[in-house]
Amino acid sequence: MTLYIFNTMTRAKEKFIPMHEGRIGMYVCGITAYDRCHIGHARSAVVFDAVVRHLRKRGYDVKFIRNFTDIDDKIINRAAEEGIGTTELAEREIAHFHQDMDALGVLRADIEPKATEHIDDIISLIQKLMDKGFAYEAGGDVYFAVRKFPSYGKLSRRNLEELQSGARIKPGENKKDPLDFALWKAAKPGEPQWNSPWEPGRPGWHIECSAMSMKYLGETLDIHGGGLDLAFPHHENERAQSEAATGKQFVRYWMHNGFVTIKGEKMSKSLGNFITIKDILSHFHPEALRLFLLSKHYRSPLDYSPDALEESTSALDRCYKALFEAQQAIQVPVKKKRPLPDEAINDLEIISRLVEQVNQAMDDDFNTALALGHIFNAVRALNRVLDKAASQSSALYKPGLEQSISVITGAADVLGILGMEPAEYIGARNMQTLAASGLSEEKLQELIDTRTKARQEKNWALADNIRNELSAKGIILKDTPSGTQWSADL
RNA sequence: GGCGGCGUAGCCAAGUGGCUAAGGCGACGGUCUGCAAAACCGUUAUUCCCCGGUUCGAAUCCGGGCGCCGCCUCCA
Repeated sequence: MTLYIFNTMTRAKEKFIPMHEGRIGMYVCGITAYDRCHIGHARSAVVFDAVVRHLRKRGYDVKFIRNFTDIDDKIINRAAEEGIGTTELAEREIAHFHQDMDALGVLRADIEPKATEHIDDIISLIQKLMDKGFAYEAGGDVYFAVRKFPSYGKLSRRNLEELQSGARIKPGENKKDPLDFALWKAAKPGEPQWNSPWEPGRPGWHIECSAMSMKYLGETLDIHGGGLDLAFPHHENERAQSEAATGKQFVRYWMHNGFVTIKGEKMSKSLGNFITIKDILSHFHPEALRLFLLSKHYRSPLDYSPDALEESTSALDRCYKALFEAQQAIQVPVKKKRPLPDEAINDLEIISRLVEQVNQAMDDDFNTALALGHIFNAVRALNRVLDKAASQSSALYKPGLEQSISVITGAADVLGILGMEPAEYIGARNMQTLAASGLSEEKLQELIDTRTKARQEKNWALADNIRNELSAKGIILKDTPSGTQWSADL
C-alpha cells in the first residue's frame, strides 16, 4: 500500500511518508467566524474530512486540528454593525459552523483551537521572531520582515520583485517594506485588545495558524490543508514565520482544494453569488451534497447548480434503494437451498472487491470521483443479484447479500455517504414528499385502496387517473405482487 | 502584465504513453407490467478544443493557436 499526495510545494504527486511512522499531524485552516458558511466552506470541510477518514482507514493515527479565527477585522466590523461583542458574534458563528458540519457528517477535529485562547502562544512565537531578527516593532505594530526570509514565495511560486510592484503600504500601517505583513496589530480605541510586550493589541491572521499548529503538532506538520485561495498569502506567510522561528521544515505536504464556482465564476461576497450550506440543506439531503462535493477531484473547480444537486440526489437514491431492497430480500423467508447461478456468484465477487478498489482510488491523491464510480458499479451488481434472487429464490443468497450490504456501506463510509439506515433514508424522503403534497397518510391510503379496487374490477381509467394525480404531487405508485406501494419520486 | 489551472458523449466526470476511453444524470429501445414505476439488459465519444511534432504507439509528452477560469488585496 502506497499513498500518493499532490504536494502544492513541488506541484507533483509524491509518495506519502509521514514524519513519524504510523502517526500523522494534520492541520486545516478553519473559518473566520463572522458569517454563515457557504458551499465553498463545505467543500473544503468535506474534502479534508474524506482525507482524514481515509488516512484513519489506512491505519494511521491521525491528529487533526482545525482552527477558528475568532478575532480579526471582519469580525470587529461585523460585530460593530450588529451592535454586539466580537466574542458573542464569533461564538454564534462557531455554533452555526458546528450545526452545518454536523449535518454534513463532517467529523469534528481532534482539537479546534481558537486564536483568542492562544494569545500567549502567539506572543511567544512573535517574540522568538523578534529575537532572531525576523520581526520588528513599528508604531506599536509588529511586522515580519519578508526580505529576511530568502525562500519567501516558494510555495506560491512568486518572486519578490513581482510582489513588490503590486504591494503598497496602506495608510495607518507602519511597516518598513510593503512586502512585510503584520504579526501584531496595536488596538485602535474601542477594539478588543490583549496585553503584550509591545502595545496592547491583537494578533495578525497568519501568525495564529503558525502558533496553534505547532503548539499541537510540533514544529513540522505532515499535512497542511486549505482552500486554494489560502496558498497566497496566508500559507506563504505561515511557512515563512514558522520556518524562520524554528529553522525546520514547517510542512511536509501542502494540500489545496479547488473552488466552488457558480456558472463558472468563483463564489464571492462581492458578486453576491454565494449560497449557504443552510440554504442547500433546506432543499437537499446532506449526503447528496457530500456526494456532489466529492464527485469531482478535489483540486479542480466544481460548478454548483441546483440541477447538479438533483443529479447527485438521484444517484444517492439509487444506492439507498438497492440497499433497502437487499435488506428486504434477506427478510423474505426462503427454505429452498437452490445453488446460486454463476452470474450471481460473479456479481457477489465484484462487490467483494469494492473495498480494495476504493482504497486504491483514495490512495492515488484521494480520487473520490473514481471511488464513487466503483461504488456505483457495486450497487449495480447488487441490483443484478437482487433481480436473480427474485426470480430464482434461494436461501443461499442471504449470506452474500448481508456481506454485500456491509461491504458497500463500509466502502462508502470513507466518503461519508450511505451511512443511514436505508429504511430511514427512504422513509424521510417519503415523509418529505407526503408533506409537500398536502395529503394525509390516511387520505393517501384511501386513494390507494380505491385504486386497488378499481384495478381488480379492471377499471383502468380510474386506476390510472388516481396514479396520475398522485404522480403530479411527486408520489409514485408501484404495483407489486404483495400489493401497491407508494414512495417519493426517488 | 506576472504566475497557475482547465478544455473527454446531451450534461457532469475518471483516466496523464499501449488491454474494448470508468462511472453518474438524461435520452432512446428491450425484459417485467393491464399500462406504468422501480430494477436489469442494450444503445448513446472509432474518439478526447484545433493545427503541427516526438514515438512502433498519444486523450495522455512537446510546440503553436483558440476558448474558459483562478491567484497576484480579505476570501475555503
